[in-house]
Amino acid sequence: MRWSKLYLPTYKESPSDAEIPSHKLMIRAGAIKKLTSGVYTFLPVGFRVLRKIEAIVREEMDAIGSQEILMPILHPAELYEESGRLQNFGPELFKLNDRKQRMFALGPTHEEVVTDLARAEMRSYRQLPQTLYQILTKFRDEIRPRFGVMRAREFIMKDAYSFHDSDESLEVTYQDMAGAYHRILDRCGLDHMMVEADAGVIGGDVNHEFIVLTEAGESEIFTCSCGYTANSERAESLGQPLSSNESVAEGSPVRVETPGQKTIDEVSAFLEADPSQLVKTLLYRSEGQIVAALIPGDRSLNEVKLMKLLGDPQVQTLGDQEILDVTGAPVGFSGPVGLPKSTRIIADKLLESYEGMIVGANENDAHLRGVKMGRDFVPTETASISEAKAGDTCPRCAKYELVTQRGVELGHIFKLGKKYSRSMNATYLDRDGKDHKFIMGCYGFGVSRAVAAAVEANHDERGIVWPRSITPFHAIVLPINVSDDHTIKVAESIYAELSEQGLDVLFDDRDLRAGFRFKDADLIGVPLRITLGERSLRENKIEIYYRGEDRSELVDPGNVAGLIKAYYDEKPAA
RNA sequence: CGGGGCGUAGCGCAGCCCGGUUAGCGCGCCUGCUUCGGGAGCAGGAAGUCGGAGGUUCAAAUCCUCUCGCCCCGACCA
Repeated sequence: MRWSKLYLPTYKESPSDAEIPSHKLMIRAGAIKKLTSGVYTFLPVGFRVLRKIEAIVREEMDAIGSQEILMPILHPAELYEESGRLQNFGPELFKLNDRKQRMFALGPTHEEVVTDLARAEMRSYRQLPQTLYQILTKFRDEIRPRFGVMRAREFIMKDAYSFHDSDESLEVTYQDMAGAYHRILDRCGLDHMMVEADAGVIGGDVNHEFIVLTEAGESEIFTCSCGYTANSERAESLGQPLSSNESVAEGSPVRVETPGQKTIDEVSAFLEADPSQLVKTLLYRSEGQIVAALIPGDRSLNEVKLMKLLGDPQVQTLGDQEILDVTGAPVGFSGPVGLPKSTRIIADKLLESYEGMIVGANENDAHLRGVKMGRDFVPTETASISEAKAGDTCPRCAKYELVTQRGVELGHIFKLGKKYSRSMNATYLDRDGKDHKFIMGCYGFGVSRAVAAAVEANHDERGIVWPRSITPFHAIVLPINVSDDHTIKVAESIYAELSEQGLDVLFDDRDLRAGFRFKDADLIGVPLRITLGERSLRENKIEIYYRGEDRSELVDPGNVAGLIKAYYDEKPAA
């Protein structure tokens, strides 16, 4: 490919709406171009990377016996009514009507469609197990698209679905998939981790996420040296020893004036108490009922856990006015003592070890000290609803402390069980001619997100450094002086030689200053640059520059192809 | 959904508060000359419905109303 013919717009400046390195660099390197919020065009460079990742995914899927199909993007809404996800998926589901006002959805994933396919086409246990996959564009009306293709509304995903007649069979495929995902990420040169996760709107019991470790990742994961790994939505914890313990007030709680002290920080400073001794009372509405969630003041609520506990994905926080109506006090002074009787009070498990606690008084500018759970208020139930924190005791081994890392979720695999086959009545006949619901699994991998994650994990201040397995070009041939006949002649022959070997080579034939072109080459992240300068050519030497190592060497023209071949035959550095 | 910010040339921005020349600047783009191994210099040039609609005014990028879009923060402050 000759650069002069390639559509590759590079920019010196980042667009103002880009925040994280991968987004900035992908725009600057001409890999993607935004059409509208959360919707991107892949330009030639970005598309090449996407294609390479797709190819790796296909190879690994095919290798475990998964078969590629292509399902529609446009789905009739009735399927989602059947599965119940028309409600549960909520506003994230893109809905639209046809001219007859029939409702459709743009596929966010394909559980319904594939289950519909299976119930029509898979009739016998003899056909099982069966695994199907596809790579295509998905739509989710994200509440807040951001970070370029990292969190987009339209994105490319590989999704696979498996059908089984036993849990054992599902387990085999599940493990095959986990293995394939590890290999895919290894081959893409991405450092990653498999963690326990929450199943969200997909459903099912067992599920794991594949997280690529990067600073700017949106996922927080917890790990323990005992081997426990989980994401923040899922992670349990045994908390930490309390540094202090509020003493229980004699008889009944003590009311203290806390004028204008609303936040945990303010109240704890004002009362000279440790934030852990305060208890947050978070008010929610779930199916018409008011829910008060109590958690330690130094922790955050895990809304996913709360939703699961309530069995209601639509849990809503109360507004300021509603809080005033329910508690009789403005935001900042809510507490569990004296709430309306109909309130469902859920206390975090960690509160069980508390003696006394400090809570809002449900009265403006006042808190209660020395409150004892069980005496001053009785929770409807206790459950683990707070988020784990770094330093908490591991829930698995109860010995070591949890450590947090950030990352990007690229893969998510689920044992769905019969969730969809039951709601959609998808059955097969067993050996005895009896009906059974399919046991299913589903396995997603964010292909377009993987491009961004690869950049996020592989860049420096000058630009992208593509992992060698997914680089848009294996090498860039850069003749310094494009009007020097000898330079061009040698460059052309090297370009031809490499191309013949099946390598993707970019030939920078532009009549521009060397510095400018070096900057461009660094920016777009081609791992190897073959530089031909008049001076070194006079001594019959050509420079190979290793982008990732910021190192160059002078070699004989005859050795260039061999060295490059060798570079790409090495195992990709993980 | 709540709060805030921003829409001015392909990109990044100034001008707006306090209305009044042909609406500027940097990058990029085009032409020429010089330069030519780390985002060159000089000279000349093209390019803008000032997001859209309505209003106020002799006069609107600037003031008012509505609207669309984009971005950030929040939605665990309690």
